[in-house]
Amino acid sequence: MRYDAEHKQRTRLRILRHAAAALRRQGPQDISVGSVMQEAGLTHGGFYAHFPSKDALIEASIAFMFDDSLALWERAAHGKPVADGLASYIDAYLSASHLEAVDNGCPLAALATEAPRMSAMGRQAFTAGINALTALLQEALDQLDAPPPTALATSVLAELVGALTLARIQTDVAQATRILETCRLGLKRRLGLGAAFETRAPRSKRQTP
Amino acid sequence: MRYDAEHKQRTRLRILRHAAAALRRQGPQDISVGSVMQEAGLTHGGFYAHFPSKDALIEASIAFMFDDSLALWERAAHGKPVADGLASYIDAYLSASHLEAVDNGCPLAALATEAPRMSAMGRQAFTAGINALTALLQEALDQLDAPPPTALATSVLAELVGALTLARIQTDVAQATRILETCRLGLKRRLGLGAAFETRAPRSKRQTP
DNA sequence: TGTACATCAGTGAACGCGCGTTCACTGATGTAC
DNA sequence: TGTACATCAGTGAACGCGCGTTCACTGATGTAC
Repeated sequence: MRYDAEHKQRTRLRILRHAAAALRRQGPQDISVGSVMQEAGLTHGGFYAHFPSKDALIEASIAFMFDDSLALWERAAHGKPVADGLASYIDAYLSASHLEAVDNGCPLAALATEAPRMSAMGRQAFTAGINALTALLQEALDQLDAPPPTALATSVLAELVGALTLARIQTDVAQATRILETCRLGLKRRLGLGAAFETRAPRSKRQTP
Repeated sequence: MRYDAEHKQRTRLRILRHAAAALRRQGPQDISVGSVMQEAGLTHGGFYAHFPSKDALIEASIAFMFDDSLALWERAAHGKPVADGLASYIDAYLSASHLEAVDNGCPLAALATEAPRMSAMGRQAFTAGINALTALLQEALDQLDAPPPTALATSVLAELVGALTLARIQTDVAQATRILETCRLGLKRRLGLGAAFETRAPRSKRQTP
């Protein structure tokens, strides 16, 4: 079984992808090396050719997961006026599909309370992700026509994460939807994204980068 | 070893108290029946005289934990004018001591992302806790001199939980403190608790119940 | 061109360990007589 | 009053199981000669 030069790298990514999904779905303790490898179409023994330990897999998965969060921003905000892009991101983050898509959604809403108990490298990966998301929000906020008080980005991220997390606890979908809607409207009102309440698109001078 | 009538009940509460602390500190998977019993000064075998399973212990612990959250409200808000009480609660929730006190702090900030993966009864206990906290906030908000838009309580709770959760992920205390302070100020400004920014107490017509 | 060897991603049996749960037992004291 | 028995919270050995990790092995193919 000899493979081309990129084969091992591709296998590693396949393991990572399945681990990142399972991690958000089941949490760090409920995923097993064996089950992740099985999902990736391999046997458990081969795992240690790719990662030195289960902890290392988790650490690598976290950075991998935050890409999904940045992709959500891209999909929602790319090419739109800033205010519109920001409103779309809020809508997308607090949407019914993000509520359901635990396994490829924001790592913070899936794992935030477990992060403080992870290894130092795992926590650092989370911190880096938080910083990246905050910077994205801050940059957009700074570009608004009527920029709100500085350091608002942190507050917005906190409410986004908190709201989705609280919504996911609910067994009643209606209740969950209500939480998301309340925070969606509240955030947009708070940020002066008034026009975003309406069906029609708002106007703004600058574009997202 | 025969004991008085209340002895068993007291032992059960002692187990619950230690379980509730360990649960928030280590998470549901990292506490073991053995270690909880040892902390309570007992041996593991006796556990099943009090709880039918580890899951049942976790479910019972959650309701127990929310008492700590309600106690935080009591300590912060009791006997003060509404606006002042609300501001004090926000200060207390997003304080350095709550940041550190994972093991007897708000269950949401300690375990929220794990809740959706718990048993139905565990999730229900969380939902009940969320409802209780939301009701407490809503009641206070309704009594403010200038009541903000309805359904704001959910948004406030989301930011409180999100902010403390994000802060606890940080390894750098300064960074964590900055997150808490940002959200503390932002929330109070948002709720029109303007006077609470200053050192002196604000005025308000009504008192907390 | 043909042959022997090296390579190495992946296999699968085996290990040690901790955990949840079970269960026969203990032993101090209340109670029946 | 004295004695035998019942009670029952708590003990600690034992079980079965799943998991993380190790390791000798496989086997297809590239490479040296």
